[in-house]
Amino acid sequence: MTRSRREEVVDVALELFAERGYRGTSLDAIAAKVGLTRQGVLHYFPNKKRLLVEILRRREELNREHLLAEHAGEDWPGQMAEVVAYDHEHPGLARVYSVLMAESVTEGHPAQEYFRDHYATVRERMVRGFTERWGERLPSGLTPRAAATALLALLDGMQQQWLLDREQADHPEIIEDVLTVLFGLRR
Amino acid sequence: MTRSRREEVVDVALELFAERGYRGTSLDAIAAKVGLTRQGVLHYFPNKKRLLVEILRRREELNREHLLAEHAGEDWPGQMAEVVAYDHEHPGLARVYSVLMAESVTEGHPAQEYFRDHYATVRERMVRGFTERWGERLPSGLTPRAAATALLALLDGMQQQWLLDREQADHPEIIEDVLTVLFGLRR
DNA sequence: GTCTATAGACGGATAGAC
DNA sequence: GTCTATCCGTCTATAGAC
Repeated sequence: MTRSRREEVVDVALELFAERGYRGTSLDAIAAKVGLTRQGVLHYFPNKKRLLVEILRRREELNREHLLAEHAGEDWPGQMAEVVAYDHEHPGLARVYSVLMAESVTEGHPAQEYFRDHYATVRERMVRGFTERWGERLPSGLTPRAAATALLALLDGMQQQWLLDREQADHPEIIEDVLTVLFGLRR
Repeated sequence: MTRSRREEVVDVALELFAERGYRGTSLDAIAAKVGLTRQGVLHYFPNKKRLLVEILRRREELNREHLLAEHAGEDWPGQMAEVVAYDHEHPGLARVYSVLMAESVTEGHPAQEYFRDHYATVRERMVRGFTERWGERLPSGLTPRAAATALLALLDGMQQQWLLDREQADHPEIIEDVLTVLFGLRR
């Protein structure tokens, strides 16, 4: 049993958006890689923006089990190491998020609202998790809100550095060390 | 004495690149804002890419005194607060950096090499500064290299969060708190 | 479902007049 | 120095045939 043509379009588009961004990817490029014409692609999605929405949905779907793991856990920052490892095994998923998120800060970008909402949701989830585990202050003295904000910023920034220069191989270790300090855990 | 026309083009282009990125900004849009035609702009710069190079040069120039201040200092993270404050007063400069840097991770972007080099340079400068001040380990236990990498990632990530949602007004305080922990300084 | 054909806008860039 | 005119490429999108 083979993937539907529509799914194929989504997966190829995800890949190309990850490499070249939304604005840098044409429907022609997507179509060619699937083995269709542009009009073939537009049969499944009325326009490029709708395709983008589908990409974002698809990324969340593929990441779901992974996100659920974040929810419950105990072992920080060991669990965060898992997250980083997962991203490492699925570079396309991590990359499409990073690239589209960065692109979306520009004026008139169709994914702006999505990322604003998504960011707020993820941060709130983290704040809740930290508060349940540590209360009003982490061992390091940071508030849950400051820690969540900083953690997200750190992960996004590191990912971007890595995308810019893939030579940097020691990022996972740096993340783990930094998180140990940031949370105030034993070394 | 009035700015030269050429300078005007650079400043307007910097502003538009900051808002919409390189790919999202047309020569027509720049020209219209200066009060020229597209061809008028192309009289000063042979093509769009050369204009981009000029923007990056201009940004560094405007930031120079500020960067020099980073060089010498003693007071961490008070000095970093200055950096954040400077960015806050010149949102266009901070923004054009953030937007173009993020855009440059996509395939075939003309600013890729620039940012790779610039990043490496800034990080090395930081590593040198940290090492002079603290030796092989910061008070927090992090190596100078890990601290520099994390600091840059954190600042970039925070800036991007802020660009995505300008409601977040407490970022400067969060940055200061996080840095205090990250460096291992007294609270 | 997928194609050809084509519309219609906009992109960057060049030539040449003034 | 700045313009008009123009080229050529690419883009999204639609209409209609098979």
